[in-house]
Amino acid sequence: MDRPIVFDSAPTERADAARNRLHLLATARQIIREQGPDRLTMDGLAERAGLGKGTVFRRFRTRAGIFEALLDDDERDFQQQVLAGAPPLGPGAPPLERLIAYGRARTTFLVEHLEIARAALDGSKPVPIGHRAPSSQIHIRMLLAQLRPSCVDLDMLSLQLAAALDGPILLYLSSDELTNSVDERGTRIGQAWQDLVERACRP
Amino acid sequence: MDRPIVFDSAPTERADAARNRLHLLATARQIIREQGPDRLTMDGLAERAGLGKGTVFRRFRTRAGIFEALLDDDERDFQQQVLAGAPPLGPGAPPLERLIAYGRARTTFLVEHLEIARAALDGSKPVPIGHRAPSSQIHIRMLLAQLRPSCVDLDMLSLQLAAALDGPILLYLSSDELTNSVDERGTRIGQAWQDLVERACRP
DNA sequence: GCCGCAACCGGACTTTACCCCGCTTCCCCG
DNA sequence: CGGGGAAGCGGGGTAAAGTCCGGTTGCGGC
Repeated sequence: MDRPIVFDSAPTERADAARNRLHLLATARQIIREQGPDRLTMDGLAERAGLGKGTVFRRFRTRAGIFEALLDDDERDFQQQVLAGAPPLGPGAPPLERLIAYGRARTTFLVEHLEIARAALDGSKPVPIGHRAPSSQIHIRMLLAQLRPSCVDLDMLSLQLAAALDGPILLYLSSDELTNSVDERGTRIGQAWQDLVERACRP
Repeated sequence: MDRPIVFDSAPTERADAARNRLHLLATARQIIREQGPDRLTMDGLAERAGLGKGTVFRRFRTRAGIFEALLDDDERDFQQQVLAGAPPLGPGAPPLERLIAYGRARTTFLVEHLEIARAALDGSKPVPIGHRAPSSQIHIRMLLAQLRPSCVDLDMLSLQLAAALDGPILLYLSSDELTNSVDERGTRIGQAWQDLVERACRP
């Protein structure tokens, strides 16, 4: 009756399941903080959380799924900033500026979460990657549509730009390389993003 | 004395080792052809090749290493075309045309070898990816240097373009999606590449 | 030809992601 | 409030990646 109608992507998650999910995520973060991401094992996580192995697998499907969930969690804040924060990242600024700001912000975010983001990549078992279109591409596509309404293949262009943004960080940057001068690298990538976008968006 | 001084990346590979390497690669291709890439296991490969497991691991380090070696092997032809083939892919054509032709050719190559290329990606154990700078980026960088000698950060731009080229195919294209109309998809990606490059390379 | 050494080979061993299936717990509806 | 059914839970089981080390084999010098 007084139960509000609401979009449940997983319709009605059971109370104990939700509690366990939170607990598992917290425990995972703790292990990662203490021992680094590659020391996180499914058995270890289950044991330390005081739960069974089956539970962990039911919740996250695969090992990469854990990191994916952690990243989703961290990304929520970031998304909020993009969708409803202050300009130029949030709405209100002209699209080109938003696009540039978005690239810079996402670069920062990815660099700060690099280990988890890389671990969330897996590219083998369940479905490669595109199980849901990456939010990055969606947002870029939206801004591009305002910038270049005459573009014939917005989907491909946004895909390319999303790859040009994430790819260098995720694929070609090893974690060691950024212990020294995270800032310098970040600004360099950000500058390059700005250059690329400005070129790609002129008529 | 009469031993010529030569660059051996692995100095003097023993005869039996070389023979085994070839045999292992051939056996791997056979298994992949018959049962698909995910059915290729280290044990299975060793047994079918009539060798010990230790041998397989010594040669390829990891499972992904096998696919990497297979891809290297396939890529040799492609590289040859790029370095010494007919224009516009090979030398002789103006740089912009070569760049466009390169993207189209690499798209075709990657789509044809998609399963192996994806399996060669791993992103966990030994070193992430960039253990050797990908040949794609090197070539793009070389052509860019002719096209835009005034560009401040050629390294980043070539990195971005390489990611924009490989990323959509490797990361965002699941193998199922291309059973229907490989050609159409290929031309679409090729066209998008041309658009992007032409925009990115204007002064 | 022979010797020492380094590289190679083999296969047993360990670790870990992932599966399975019987039991328990929670939710819904009457 | 109580019963039925589905979802969640537990932990033992399997397969496959990657490690180790003792035995073997090819290679360069004498």
